[in-house]
Amino acid sequence: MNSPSAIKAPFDRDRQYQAKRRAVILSAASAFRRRGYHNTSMVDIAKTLGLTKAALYYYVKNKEEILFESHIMAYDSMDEVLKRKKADNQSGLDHLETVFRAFVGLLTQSGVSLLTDVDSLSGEWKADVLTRRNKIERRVVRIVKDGQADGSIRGGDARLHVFFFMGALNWLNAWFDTEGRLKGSDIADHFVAQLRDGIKG
Amino acid sequence: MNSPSAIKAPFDRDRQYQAKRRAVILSAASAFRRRGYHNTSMVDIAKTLGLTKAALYYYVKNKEEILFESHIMAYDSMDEVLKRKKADNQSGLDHLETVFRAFVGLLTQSGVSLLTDVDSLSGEWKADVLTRRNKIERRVVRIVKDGQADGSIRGGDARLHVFFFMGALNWLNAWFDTEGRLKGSDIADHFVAQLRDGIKG
DNA sequence: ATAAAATTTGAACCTTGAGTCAAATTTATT
DNA sequence: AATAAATTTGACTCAAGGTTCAAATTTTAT
Repeated sequence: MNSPSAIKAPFDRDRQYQAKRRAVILSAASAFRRRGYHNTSMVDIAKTLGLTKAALYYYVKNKEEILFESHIMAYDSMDEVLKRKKADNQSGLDHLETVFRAFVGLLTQSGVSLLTDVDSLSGEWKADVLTRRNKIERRVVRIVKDGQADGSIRGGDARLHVFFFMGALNWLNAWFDTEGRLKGSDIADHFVAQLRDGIKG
Repeated sequence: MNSPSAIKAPFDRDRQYQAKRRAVILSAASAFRRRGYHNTSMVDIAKTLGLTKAALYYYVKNKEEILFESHIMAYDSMDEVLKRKKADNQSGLDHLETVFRAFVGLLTQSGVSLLTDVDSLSGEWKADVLTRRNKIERRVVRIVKDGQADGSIRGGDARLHVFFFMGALNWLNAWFDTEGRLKGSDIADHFVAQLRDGIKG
């Protein structure tokens, strides 16, 4: 082989490795969401990937790291949504609708799992995850406050507004996919309507 | 001692036993809610009651039974709320407000814990808990449908309406008590307003 | 004060599941 | 084809925590 592929080869190998590592985490995250972290063993995770338990340790340090990365992946997706710049003409309420719809889409269509078992993480890891979560929460609260400032969202404690519909989101994460007959987009439409009417100015 | 207290004595003793058993479950439920079922050991539960691990087994068969009873207690409280008969003049929306406010009260003032870790229960127990939960959900859906029939609640999939605000309730259960500065009654007012506006006809 | 019943304990046992590691296997390179 | 590197495995260790139980302690009844 000549230079190009010789150079590409190690790069590809690393890509393979990262892709597999990602698959491990995504698969595990899905299991964690459905059955819970402690009800999912390393053997379970390995088996669904056609591997053996020991092989997992080639990709991750330990089980806790899988849980940590699961959280981080979800928050990365949400950050992705949040950093899209809103159109100047968009009201706070409209902006919030856009964001919330995207969040619902992540959970119902993109296979993102919002995990709750943050207490199974220790020290550093737990702190990191909570920091990420708080950052996201604060950004959403900011959107609500902007909406209150421009009159599109009614007054009151912005954090309580947020807690209310973020609760709906977390709960959706828990029951969705058990409900085969509900399409993700229908849920999004419904939830967005309920969100808007619940807080509009 | 004469007859009355001689007769009462064993009754009282049984009451003591039941009271202690209840304390075990309530205390454990609170810990489960905050830290999670698997992050709470029998030693933890015992210690907060000033007992030793082994003593717990005088009151419960095993740890799983504690989790089961925790669930049941919460659902009993909710059933209690649901079986209060609504005034004839009350619209479906008003009835729903009453029920939802009471639910919020249970979580914020009555120490009731809504647990999510149903997958840690096995077979029979798991089935029972899911049945109870479904029954409650169906009753709430019924209230919403009544509200849709009398025009106080707008149309659309009643179950989605319910999932939305029940999500808020479950989430509230997760973060409340971490927020010392928010009073339960304030939260109830806020949530009720957001609930009403989100679905009113 | 004594006996019986109720309650609690210390010290084990036992199961589950996470993590390790040297060896085997597969894949890539020359 | 031979070698090296990457990947996977089987068999093992180990700790955590749930459970058991005979004995100790406390409470109640006579």
